[in-house]
Amino acid sequence: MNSKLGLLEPLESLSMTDRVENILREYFTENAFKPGDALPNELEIAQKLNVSRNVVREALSRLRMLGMVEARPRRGMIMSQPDVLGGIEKVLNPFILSQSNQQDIFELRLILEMGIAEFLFARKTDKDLDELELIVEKQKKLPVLSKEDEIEFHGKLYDMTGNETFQRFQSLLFPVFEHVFATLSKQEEQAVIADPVSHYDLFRVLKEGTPEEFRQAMRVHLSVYYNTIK
Amino acid sequence: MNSKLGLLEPLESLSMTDRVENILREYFTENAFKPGDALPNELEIAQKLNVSRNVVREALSRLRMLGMVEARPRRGMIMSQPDVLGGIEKVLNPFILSQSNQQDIFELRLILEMGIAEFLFARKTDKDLDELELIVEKQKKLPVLSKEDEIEFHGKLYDMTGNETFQRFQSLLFPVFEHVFATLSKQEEQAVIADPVSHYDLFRVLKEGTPEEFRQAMRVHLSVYYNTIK
DNA sequence: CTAGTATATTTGTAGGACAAATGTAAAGAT
DNA sequence: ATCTTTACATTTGTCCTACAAATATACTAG
Repeated sequence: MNSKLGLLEPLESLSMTDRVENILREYFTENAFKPGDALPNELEIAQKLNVSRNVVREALSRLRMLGMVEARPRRGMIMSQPDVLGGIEKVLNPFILSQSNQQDIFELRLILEMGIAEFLFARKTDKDLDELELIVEKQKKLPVLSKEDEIEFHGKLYDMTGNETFQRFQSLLFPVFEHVFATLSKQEEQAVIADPVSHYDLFRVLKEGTPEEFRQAMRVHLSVYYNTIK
Repeated sequence: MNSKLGLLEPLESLSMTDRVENILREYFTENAFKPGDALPNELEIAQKLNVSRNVVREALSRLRMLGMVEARPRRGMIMSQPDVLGGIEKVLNPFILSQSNQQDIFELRLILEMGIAEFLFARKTDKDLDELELIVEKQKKLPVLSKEDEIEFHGKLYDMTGNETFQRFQSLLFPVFEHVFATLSKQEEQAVIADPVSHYDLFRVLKEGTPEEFRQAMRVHLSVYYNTIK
C-alpha cells in the first residue's frame, strides 16, 4: 500500500482570499482594464462577491504588491502598470530557495550571459566602449579580480544592452549565482587558474570583432562556471 | 519654474501593511528562517509590532501568495519554499504591461533562445533527439508553420535543457513575445520570407554539430525577430 | 456667479466576535 | 498502570462594526 501515493496531488482547497484574488485578476483581463482605469470600490466588490471586505482587502493587498492596482486613499483604486520583476525580487533569497531552484538560476544566468551578444553589437556606442575601456584598463593592473570587479564589468555589459528589465533581472539573479558558485567552490577545491579570456579580451572583441567571436570568447571566459555543469 | 521637477521622486509614504511586509521579510532572513520552521502566530506579531491583526494578515497574505509562508489552519504558520516564478506569472499579461516592458520581454526571450546552446549539447540524449526528429519530420511536410508548431519545436528544446525554472520562464514569456511580434508585423507589413534555417536544419546541427554552429544557425533562424531590433 | 461651507465618499486601520479543527491535558474506565 | 473518552486551549479564516482623514461634490450665502 501507499505505492505511488506521492504522485497524487492534494485537492487544492483555496481560501476565499485566494479565490477572490483569482476572480479579480480574471475580471480585470476579461473586461480589458487598462492602467488608469477606475476600479469598483472595496465594498461594492465585497457585496457582489458576497464576501467580507476583509477578504477583498487581502486579495487587493496582493495585487497592490504586484503593482497591478494602485489605491489612492479616499479617492478609490485604479489599475496600474505592474512591476514585472517586483514579485520575483522579494523571493530571490538563496537561503529560502530550494537547491534545485538555485541551480536553475545559476544556469539561467549563464544562459543570459551567452545570449546578449547580438544586442551588445546592435547597441554599443563609442561612449559605452570608452567607459568599458576605463574599466578593463583598471582591472588589467590588478593581480586578481574581486566580486565587485566582476559586477562592474558585467554590469556595464548589461547596461549596454539597453534593456532595463534584463538589467534588473540580472542584478537580481547575481546573489543567487554567487551563492551557488561559492558553495560549489568550497566542495570542489579547484585550483583558480588564470582566466584564458580576460575582461580585456572581451572588450577588444566587442570593439572590433563580431557577435560570433564575442560569444565564443564569452564561452571561454565563463568556462570556470560551465565546468560545474551536469 | 517647475524645471526638472519631474526628476524628484515622491517620498514614499508606506502603509502599515507595506511596512509590516518589509519588516517580516527582514525578520525571516535576519533570523535565518528555513522552510519548515514555525512562525509566531498572527496575534503575537500584531502585538509586538503594535498594529492590528488586519494589517498583519494583509502582509502575510502577500507572503503567502509568493509561497514564502504557508498557513495551516488551526496549526499555525510555517516557512515554505517560495515559487520563484509565481509572482511574475500573475503579472505577465500583455494588456497590462507597458510598451517598454513588453519590448524588454520580447528581447529577453531572444537572449534566452541564443543562450541555451551549451546546455542543449551538454544534456541532449538519444531519446530527446528521437523525439525532436519526429517533430521536425512532421513539420517538414507542412507548407507553413503555425504558432503551435513553433511552440512544439522550441518547447522541446527548452525541455532538453533540463532546467525546469527556465522552461517555465520561457512559457510565461511566450505570450508577451507573440503579442509584441504580432503588433510589429501588423505595422511593418513585411513579406514573410521562407526560413533560411528551418527547424529541421537546427535539429541536424544539434545532432551532429557543435554549440558554436548551433548558435550561428539559431541566430539566422531568429533573424525575422532580430531584424525588428533597434 | 463666486466664495465659502457642509456632506458624501472611500481607503486605512483598529478591534471584537465566532466557527472549525487540531493538539493537549484531564478525567474516567478497565 | 494503561487505554479511552472528554474537555479545553489554540489558531487561522471569515465576518462585522466603527472611525479618522482627505478628497470630490453639492449646497448655501453673499
